[in-house]
Amino acid sequence: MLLSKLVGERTKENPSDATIRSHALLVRAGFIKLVANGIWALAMPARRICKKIENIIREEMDAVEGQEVSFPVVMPRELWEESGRYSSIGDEMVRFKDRNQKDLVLGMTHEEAAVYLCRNWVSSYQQLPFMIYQLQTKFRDEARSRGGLIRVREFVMKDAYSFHMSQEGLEEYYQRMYDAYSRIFKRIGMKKVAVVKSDSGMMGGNIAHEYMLLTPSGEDTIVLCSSCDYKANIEIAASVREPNRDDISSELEEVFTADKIQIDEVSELLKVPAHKTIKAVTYENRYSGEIIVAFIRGDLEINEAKLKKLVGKDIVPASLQDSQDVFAGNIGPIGLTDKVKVFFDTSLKEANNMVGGANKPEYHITGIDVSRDLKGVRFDDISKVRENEKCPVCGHELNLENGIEVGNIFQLGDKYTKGMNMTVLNREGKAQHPIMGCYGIGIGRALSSVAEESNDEYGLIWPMSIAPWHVYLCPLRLDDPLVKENAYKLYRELEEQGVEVLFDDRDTSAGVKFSDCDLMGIPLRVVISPRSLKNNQAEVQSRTKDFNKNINLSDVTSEIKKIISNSIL
RNA sequence: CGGGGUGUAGCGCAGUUUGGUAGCGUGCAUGGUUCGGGACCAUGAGGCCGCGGGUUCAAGUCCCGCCACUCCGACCA
Repeated sequence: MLLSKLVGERTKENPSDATIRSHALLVRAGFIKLVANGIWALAMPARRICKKIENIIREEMDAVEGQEVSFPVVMPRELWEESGRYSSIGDEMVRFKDRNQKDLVLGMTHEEAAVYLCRNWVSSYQQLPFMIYQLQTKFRDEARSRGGLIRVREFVMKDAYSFHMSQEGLEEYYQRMYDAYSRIFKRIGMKKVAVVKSDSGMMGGNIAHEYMLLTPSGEDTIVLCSSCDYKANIEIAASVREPNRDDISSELEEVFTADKIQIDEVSELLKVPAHKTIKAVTYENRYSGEIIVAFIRGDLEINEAKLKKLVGKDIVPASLQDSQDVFAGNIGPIGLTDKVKVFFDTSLKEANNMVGGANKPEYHITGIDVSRDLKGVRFDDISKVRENEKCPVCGHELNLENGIEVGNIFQLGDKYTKGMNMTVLNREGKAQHPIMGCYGIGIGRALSSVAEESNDEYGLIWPMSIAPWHVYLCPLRLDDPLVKENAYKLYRELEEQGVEVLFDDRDTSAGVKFSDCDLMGIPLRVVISPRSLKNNQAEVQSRTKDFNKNINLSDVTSEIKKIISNSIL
């Protein structure tokens, strides 16, 4: 490729709206361009990177007997009504009508399409297990896209669906996918990837894992043990805490606290530490509107994902202005109306000398002994794990890190095969709903995640395996006939030998060429100049600067081929 | 959906307070001098000042409405 013809503007200045490194650099290098909120166009270099990522994924999917298929982007409403998701999914799914007023949707995931494809063609246990996958565009009308390609509305995803006769069969295959995913991210060149247990969300599955690239700009929080290999998304990470009990329990006492309602206000007024207070957090069931009160130690926070799972329904923070049953700011476990649903966090188990709301305005109760004063209470783990708390497995300290979710794998169960009535006959001739697994990787997110992890002050640094080109061929003084002749000769030779070359055929200064090369992150730079030609050599340098060597012109191509094959696993 | 910010040349921005011929840097084109880490000189092309309405002799600037983008939050199979 001749750089002079490459479409894409490289700029010195950062785009003003970029908040993370990968966003700024991909725009500056002319790889991507915003078309609309959360919708991007990719220029040739970014497209080449995507192709390479896609091919690595294809190889690994094919290696676990995946069958590549293609589902449509546009699907009829009926298909999504079969699974029940036409109504359960909100504004994230784009719906529209065609010229005949028929309802259509844009695919944001393809479980329905996968079941549809298979259900009439697969009828016997002998055809299972199998896995089908595709690389295709998804559209999700995200409430808020951000971070360049990290979180977008339109994106290409590899999504795979496996079908099994038994949970055991699924688990066995799930492990193979688990390993395949680990290989994929390694080959793509991601370094700090952690596989964490995750919340299976509202998809109705059991076990799920997320592949997290650990980076400060990640949107998810991951809990990692400093000693053992316990790793979990904070959404499901279990909390382990010491009992919060003093030797002597005081008596219950109602105290006037006026307009003090926040934990820090009450604890300051009554001179008690925050962990000796009981915080009441209120939610409401998104569908029924039922009020939910969650009690937790005052210094801790509610983990809404855990609570949501417990409630079994979507919950939203409650707006209590109209409620006659509870008094916001003075809600406590003693004397609370039974019109609300109540949950207690395990941090309150056996706690004594606690301060809580009195369930009437301007009063709190002190001296609450949970085991003495509250009978028949069930405790659930609904709190958010904090830094330095104890690992639920080995008891050592936990660390929190941020991560970008670059892939996930999911044991789905029979939700879709049951809902859409897909059956196969088992060995006994009985109809059975197959058990499914699903597995996803976002291509653009993978690209930008690598960019986020791998860059320096000069620009991007692509791993050889997904670099848009292997070599940046950089002649200096193209007006020198000798340079020109040798540069073009080497360019042809490299391309003939299958080396991917970006040839900087522009008549500009060395500085411009070097900085464009660095900005675009091409792994190898080959300089041909009057100086190097004095010894009949070219200068070969890696983007990371850890390789820098003058090589005889006749050996350059073979040396470069060696470097490339050594750096691609 | 709530709160903030911004829309002026391809890109980055000033000009808006106080209405009076559309600016700067960079990039682009042409010519010349340079030439190993973003060179210099000269000349030049490039604008629906986000859109619509209003006030005014006169609007990038003032008023009203809308739209887009963006950041923070809510949301996220």
